[in-house]
Amino acid sequence: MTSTNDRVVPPAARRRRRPTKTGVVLSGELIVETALRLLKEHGADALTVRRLGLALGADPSALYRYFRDTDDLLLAVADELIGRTLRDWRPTGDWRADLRDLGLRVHSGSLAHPQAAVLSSYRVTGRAHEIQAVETILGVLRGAGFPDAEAVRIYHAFVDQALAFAALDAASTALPPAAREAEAGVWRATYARLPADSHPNIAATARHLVHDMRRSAYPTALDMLLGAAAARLAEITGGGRAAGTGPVRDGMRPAAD
Amino acid sequence: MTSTNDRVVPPAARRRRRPTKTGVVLSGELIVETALRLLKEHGADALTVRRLGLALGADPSALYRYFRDTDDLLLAVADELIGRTLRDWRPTGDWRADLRDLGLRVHSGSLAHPQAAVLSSYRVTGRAHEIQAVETILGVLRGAGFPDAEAVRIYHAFVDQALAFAALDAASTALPPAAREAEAGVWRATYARLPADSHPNIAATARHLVHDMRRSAYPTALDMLLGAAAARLAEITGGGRAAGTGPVRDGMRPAAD
DNA sequence: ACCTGAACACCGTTCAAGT
DNA sequence: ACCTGAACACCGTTCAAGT
Repeated sequence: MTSTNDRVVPPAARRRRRPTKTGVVLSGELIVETALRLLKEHGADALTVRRLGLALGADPSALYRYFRDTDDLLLAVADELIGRTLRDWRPTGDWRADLRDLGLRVHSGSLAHPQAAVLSSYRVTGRAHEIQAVETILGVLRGAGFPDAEAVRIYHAFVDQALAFAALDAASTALPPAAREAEAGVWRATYARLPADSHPNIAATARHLVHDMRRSAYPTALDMLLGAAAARLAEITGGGRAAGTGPVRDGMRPAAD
Repeated sequence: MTSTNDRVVPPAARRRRRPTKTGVVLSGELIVETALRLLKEHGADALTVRRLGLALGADPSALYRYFRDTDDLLLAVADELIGRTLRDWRPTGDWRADLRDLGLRVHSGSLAHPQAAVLSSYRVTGRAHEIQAVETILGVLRGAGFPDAEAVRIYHAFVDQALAFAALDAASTALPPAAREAEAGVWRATYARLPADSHPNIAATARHLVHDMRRSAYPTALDMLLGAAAARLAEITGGGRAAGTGPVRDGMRPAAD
């Protein structure tokens, strides 16, 4: 079986393309852009091969010349999103501020295309833009002074936290309007009305819950992760223990799941 | 429009049910259990009204007497999963150990039903089991000494991080076998082979990446979050500032996204 | 070489008719 | 009261035929 990443025909071999009935000349880039536009304008349910063909002015089956299947198209969309998110980012040299900015960019980039993000945030594309992002983030951590094993461990937690919250919050944003409104109402209509004798902790904090649960918890979780990373770095660089050697023994030790 | 949570007919009004053609007596519970079994045995694509009807021995359209639509069924599945995850959990009195255990349970519970988790982890059900979970976790944090506003903020970050990682890791687990294998191979086949001159940070850490990216980063992220929470608690209780009053000013301050 | 159109095997949901 | 079966408006994907 061939890899999911290859197109059916390598781009270079597709030189002179016959325009479709409506005069459009198809290309992978045009299809990805159109897919992103469809997702943005009409939601996740709108990304069907048939509607994509219609939007492009081509027969749906023509798309199978460019992408093996819908999953292959989705990975291309995912990589394009990563590229857009990091296109104009530049490091400042302050590792903590840089990671904070990167995390918030990934998160808000996902919310700008929630339907695409919810379908693709958890995928490893192995394509150009993703590789560039991995290289950049590892560079920030190694530049800060984290030894390699530690840099990778924190890289993994940082990236997966960003992607996981991006997908979570994108999923809420991308919910059909009826379900979205129903969920927003649950905190006011259900939680805020629970009696104190059966649910003392919810009743005592209801006011805070109604206020806080509307916003994303990602900025809080991100700052907690960065705070823990900074504490760890201080321990490594200030504690006199040789950096990068020996097992990690305290605080943020790896744990069996 | 009626709420997403109501069934078409209240359970009490459905007394004597006619068995289906194949002799099965339908019920909401039976349908939810069958849906979970279908998801587990045949993956997320198997949860269709038609296949569920087939598995139950009933006409697909009969299910619409019990659930408004597939989303309504999904929320019932989500709440059932929460219930199973916390069914036999008991607090030890050590807030940090208790939260760690709860987080790991949510995560591994999701991986036990990845197809269900990926569809439902980001939903607010407002149903019985979810309410019980919120009450329990808030109780642990308030019992630890966090003032109400802080307890809610940390509750939100803790729960959303657990659910977000659960969904992320469940999504990888639930991927169709071909895509799953392709992703696993990307770290070895693509990242581990990048040259040091173009990608120095990836090349320097390739060995760690191949090893680390196979596992979930959740235990690391969870320990980092709990470490930051512990530091914050020490600050509040040891720092002499009145608990629960005044704005939070340092370290883990809330941030605009 | 590339696009088209028909075909196949599916979906969720509604509603009149049956029991 | 509850289940059934037909109907409607969709899906993704394949492949022989057209240009």
